Amino acid sequence: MPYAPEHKEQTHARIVECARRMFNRHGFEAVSIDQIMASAGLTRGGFYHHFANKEALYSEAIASYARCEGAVPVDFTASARQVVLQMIGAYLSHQHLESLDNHCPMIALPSDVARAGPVVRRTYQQLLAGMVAMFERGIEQADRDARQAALAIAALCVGGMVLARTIEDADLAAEVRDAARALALDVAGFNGTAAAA
Amino acid sequence: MPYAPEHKEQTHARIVECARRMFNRHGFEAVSIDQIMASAGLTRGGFYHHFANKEALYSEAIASYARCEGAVPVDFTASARQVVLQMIGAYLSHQHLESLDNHCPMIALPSDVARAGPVVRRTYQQLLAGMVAMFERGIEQADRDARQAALAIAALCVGGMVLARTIEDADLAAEVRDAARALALDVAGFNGTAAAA
DNA sequence: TGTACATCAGTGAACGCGCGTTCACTGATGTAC
DNA sequence: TGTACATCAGTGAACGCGCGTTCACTGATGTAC
Repeated sequence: MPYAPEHKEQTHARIVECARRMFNRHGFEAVSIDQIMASAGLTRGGFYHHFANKEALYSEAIASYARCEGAVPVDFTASARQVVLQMIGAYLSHQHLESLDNHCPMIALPSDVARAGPVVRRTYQQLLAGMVAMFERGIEQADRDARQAALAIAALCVGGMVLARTIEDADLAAEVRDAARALALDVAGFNGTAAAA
Repeated sequence: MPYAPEHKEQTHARIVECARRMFNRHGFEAVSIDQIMASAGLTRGGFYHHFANKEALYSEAIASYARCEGAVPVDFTASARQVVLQMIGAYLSHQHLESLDNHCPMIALPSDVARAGPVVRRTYQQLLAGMVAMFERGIEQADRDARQAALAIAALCVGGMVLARTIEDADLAAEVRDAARALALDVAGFNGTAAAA
C-alpha cells in the first residue's frame, strides 16, 4: 500500500474545494480542468484518477457548499427561530453579495445548474430543500402556512440575490436586497425587526 | 444602392430573434455563431457584417425580449392595477415555465448575464427597471412603500421562477411558484385573489 | 425600355486556440522479508 | 534495522474537436445612362 489511505481523500477534497470556489466565481464552463488542477497544486492528467469527467465534479462542488462555512457566519446552535432571523440577514447581506468565492450555489450557478444533468440538479434541489426546511422549523404559524411561508422566503432570498448580483447599479442592487429582506422578515413573523444590511 | 435599405435591417432582426430563442434555451456559451446563423438561414461568415462580435449580440438579444410578445399574453391596455394582477399570474405561470424559447431573460440567463460585460448587464437592468416600474404603478399603498413592494414582488417573481426552472422535482417546482405567487399577490394588495396556475 | 456597372450582403475555406480527455510513464511511498 | 519491491497518485505530451474570428470571393440587386 503506497501512500496513506487518507492521502487520496485529502487531494480529492482539495480539488473539490478549489473547483467550488472557481465555479462560484466564473461558472462551470468558464473554468477549465487545467485551471482547477493548477489551483489545487496538481497537473491536468491526475484529474481522471478522481472524477469520471468534468460533470461529476459539478455536483460534488455543489454538495460541498453544504459542508463549507458559507460567506456569512450563522450560529446553528441557536433556537430555530433565531436561526431563521440570522439566515435571512446573512443570505441577503452585502457581505454575501461581495464574497464571490462563497456565494450560495443557488445564486452563483442558477442557469449553469438548469442546463446540467440530473445528478447535478438533484444535488442543487437538496440544497434548496435543506434551506426551506430550516425556514419552516423556525416560523411560527399555522402548520399548513409555515411551509408556504418558508418556500416564499426562499424565493425572496434567491430572487433578491440573483438580481442584486446581476445588475450593474449598486444602489439599485441594495434596494432590491433591502426590499426582499424586509418582506422575508415580515413573512417569517419578525415584524419591524429589520436586521443590518 | 444594391438591395433595398430595409433588407439588412430585416436580416439583422432575424438573426437577433433566432439568437434570443436559442440563448434562452441553452445559454450564451452553449450556442455557437454557426448555429445561430444556420437557424436564421445564413452562413457563419456574414455574422460580422451585422455584429462586432458575439457579445454584441447578447445585449441585442436581451433587449429584443422587451419587444417580443413574451410567453404569456398580458393585456397592457388594462388598468395599471389589472396589469399587475396579470403580470404576476403570467410570470409565475406553468405556461411561462414550459415555454423555453420565451422565458424572461431574467430567469433564463441570470448567471450568463452576471458574467457578461457592462453593456449586457445594463440592458438586463433596464428590463428589471421596467418590470419594477410597472408593478409600482399598479400598487395601492403609501407612496414610499409602493416601490419597496414592487421590488420585493420582482424578487419573488424571479426567485420563484429561477428555482422552479432549476430543480428536478416538478411538484416542488409548482409548490415554489404557488408560494411565490400567493405572497406577491398579497403584497400587491390582492388579498385572497389567487390566480390560476 | 434595355444594358453595363458599382455596391455590399452573404459565402465558405482557413486560422489559431483552448478545451476535455487519453495514455504511457515516473517516482514517492508503505510493506514484506 | 535495512533493502528490494509492488502499488498507484500524479505527470505531461498528445489527440481530436469545435469554437470565434478573418478574409478573399461571389453574385443578387438597385441605379445610371
